[in-house]
Amino acid sequence: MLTNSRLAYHHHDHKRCISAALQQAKVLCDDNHARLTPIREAVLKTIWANHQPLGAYDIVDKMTLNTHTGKRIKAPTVYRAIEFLLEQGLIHRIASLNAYIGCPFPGNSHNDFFLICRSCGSAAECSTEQLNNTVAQTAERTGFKVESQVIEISGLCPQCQNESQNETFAQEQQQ
Amino acid sequence: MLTNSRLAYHHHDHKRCISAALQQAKVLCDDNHARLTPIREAVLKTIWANHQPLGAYDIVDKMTLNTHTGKRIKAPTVYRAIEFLLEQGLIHRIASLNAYIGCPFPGNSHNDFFLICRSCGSAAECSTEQLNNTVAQTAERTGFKVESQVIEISGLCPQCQNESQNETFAQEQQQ
DNA sequence: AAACAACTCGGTATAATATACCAAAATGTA
DNA sequence: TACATTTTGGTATATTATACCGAGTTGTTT
Repeated sequence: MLTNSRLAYHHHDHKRCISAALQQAKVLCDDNHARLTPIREAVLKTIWANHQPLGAYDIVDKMTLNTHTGKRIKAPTVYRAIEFLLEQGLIHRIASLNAYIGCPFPGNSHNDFFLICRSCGSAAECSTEQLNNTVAQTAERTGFKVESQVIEISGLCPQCQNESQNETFAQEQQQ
Repeated sequence: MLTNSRLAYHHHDHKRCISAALQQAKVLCDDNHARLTPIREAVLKTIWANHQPLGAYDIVDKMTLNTHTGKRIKAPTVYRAIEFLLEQGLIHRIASLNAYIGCPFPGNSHNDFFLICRSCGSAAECSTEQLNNTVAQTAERTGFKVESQVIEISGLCPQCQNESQNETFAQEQQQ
């Protein structure tokens, strides 16, 4: 299984995630003769600030703060960058949240799905042959021809399961 | 496999779908001591006008037309009805389309997925143990605890595949 | 280098989807 | 009937996303 779930839900040196993402983005855009302009790179970096899907207007706000000029970056500018990054496969849109998240495996063509923790908000991207095959086979049984898929699973990540168990335990002890 | 794909994509007596949906809704609301008011029923009926997911404001427009009084039904009224119908499991929200579709199997607790045809816009609802198990197992391999899932598959339904093949054939004949 | 085309960006306006809130009406219950 | 709860009508507003235009920038051709 291709996944970044270890990193997504656990404490780690996130600077390395960011620099890896930016490095991959540069290489990939270079290969595609696509221009990773300063704004596009800034949006990508903002999205990669953590492993939680980020709304377009959250990106607007964060980027405005980061300029330190007080100059507001407008929504269309951000949306244009988002569009570019989606086209290049550098980010994904999470439809159930109207939010965007960095792709840890850009370049690899992959049908992916997302495990979104409702507690901490972090999302891991995964891809397995097994799930893709099951989707394809299941659709095929109705004669449907799959072209793209949105699979967004909500629940509790390993970390947050532990925490909620600890809370339950603490509550029981208090009684 | 539990699915309405035969009906969803093929010509059929759709009045029976509508009346069945309304009948089931009445029974289910009665059981739940929930009130299927005229507005809620009208919204449900509007959503069931066909097998294509319908946007909230499309519902507003259609219902306004149906009153024949020219009196505009306001968005909050429709959204309140939608909220109720979602709670009762009578409709589903299609996140990737910001649209709503009638549930053919209300009452059955089921994790479902949707096969949405990009050509005709119709969507079938399906539920299989196999896909649900694969999702659960796959998530479990990362330690993730599944609570809910959004699975929306886009592509071509059997009917539209035939039509596009015919078109291709016709084009080839012309050359 | 100059001319041109293509692409990118800043900015205004607006579309599309969704919710907060309050008061009035309808319904259910004591 | 009196009261509480639920539902609806309506205004306003929040949130997400796009259309459009003109200015600036980059890349390409001459």
